Amino acid sequence: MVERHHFSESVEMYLKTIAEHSAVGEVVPVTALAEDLLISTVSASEMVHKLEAQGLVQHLPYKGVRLTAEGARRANIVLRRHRLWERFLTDQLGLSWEKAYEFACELEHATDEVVVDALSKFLGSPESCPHGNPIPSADGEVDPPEGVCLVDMAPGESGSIVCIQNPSPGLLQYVEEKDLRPGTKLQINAVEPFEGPISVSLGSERLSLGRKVAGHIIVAVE
Amino acid sequence: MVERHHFSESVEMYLKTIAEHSAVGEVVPVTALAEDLLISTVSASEMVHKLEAQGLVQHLPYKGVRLTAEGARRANIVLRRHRLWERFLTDQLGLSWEKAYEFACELEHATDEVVVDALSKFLGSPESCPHGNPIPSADGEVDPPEGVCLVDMAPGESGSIVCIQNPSPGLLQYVEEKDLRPGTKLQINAVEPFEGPISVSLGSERLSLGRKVAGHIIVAVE
DNA sequence: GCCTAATATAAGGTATACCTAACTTATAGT
DNA sequence: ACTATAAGTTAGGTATACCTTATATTAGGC
Repeated sequence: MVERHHFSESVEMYLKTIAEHSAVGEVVPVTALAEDLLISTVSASEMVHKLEAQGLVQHLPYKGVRLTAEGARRANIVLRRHRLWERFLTDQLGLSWEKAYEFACELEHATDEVVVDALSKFLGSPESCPHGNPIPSADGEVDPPEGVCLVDMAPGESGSIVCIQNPSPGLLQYVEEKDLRPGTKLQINAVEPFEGPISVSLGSERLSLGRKVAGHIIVAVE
Repeated sequence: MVERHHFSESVEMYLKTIAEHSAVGEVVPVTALAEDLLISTVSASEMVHKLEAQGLVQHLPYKGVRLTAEGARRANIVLRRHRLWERFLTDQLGLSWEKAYEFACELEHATDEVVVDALSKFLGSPESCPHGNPIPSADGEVDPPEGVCLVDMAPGESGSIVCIQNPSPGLLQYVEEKDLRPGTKLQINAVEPFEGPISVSLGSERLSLGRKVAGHIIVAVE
């Protein structure tokens, strides 16, 4: 008995944002939402109440928000649309990761289920977006990607990139340029203390990554 | 010096609607707009004032509205997006004319110029939508389709369908089903008086079309 | 246990794009 | 020329999703 309401673009953006953050931690501070969505904390707070009233999120005051099962399902449906459009925009139209991300954010709110499903089929039912995030099923299910965050790896460890999680346009431009893409093999050379950079090798290439960037990269350790 | 503002979905719908009507006549009554957009005449009237203030339309009181050069350009850019999406949705995703129309109406407002241009290239720079309407250029230029409206043809005349103008979802379902598509050859058998039906032959097929339907069909007379 | 910084709420406001009801004005047909 | 009807306006209202300013509450570091 899949619900068929459709939500406003705003609501979808909130749900998507919470879902993307949840992938990292668990409870998402309302402040983080406001920052991501470029709105005031007051507005974010207001909306959180509305979402709670609709049973889409659970608000833990002074802690943050968490998606309910239904909220997660709706968020995943938005993510499905987003990631399928990203595939189309990069693979078929030849746009950069950054541009594809940006434009998928617009298209995702204007896409009927019928179109998404046809698009998925057209693309050969891909299982992940260009930067490796899994594409939820039509009914809003996904398994979280398996792997370890690059910031949690120790010097000497190696593996291959699974995905770039919860990215922003700027970050995508950077990682695409540096060839940090799903499947790329890497090895940790050093982890500098005091929140310092992480030095990695990609084949013969050497890179020094900041924690901010590394925090978005998920690796399958070998 | 192409203007870069982007308009709200509402404004785009008004411009598109006026443009589609203008193709038929010239001045579009505000009432007709309200009817098409399923809003009250008061709301349509209000919006017409706003569009006039922005220099997009000219309002001739008690007559109707007409697009300015700039308004026509903006409308054509929306039509370009609409018709390219229609091509994609029918040709690549396999949707019906009716569904493609419906979903193109959503996507057209969420599509950046960069995406439209890439989409056009991807589709092989098509010159018309699935039902034959010309696709405006990126800078908002189009030549109106050449041909005569089916209602203005006389018995005995024949030709081939150029396009289905200014359609609605229901109409599209009907004409697709009846195989009234661009290129289809037809001959007028009879035109019944008192706004009666028009009898046409498509090959060995015989069809009796109402004036409402015939009014949307443009034919290149041979 | 106290206090500050983070978080939340309250109050009032803006813009967009709709609505209904009531009223006015102009056009077109007789 | 008159009048019915179509077209337009005015006034007041709704919902969404933002905003700022000000105030209250709580959690965590000391």
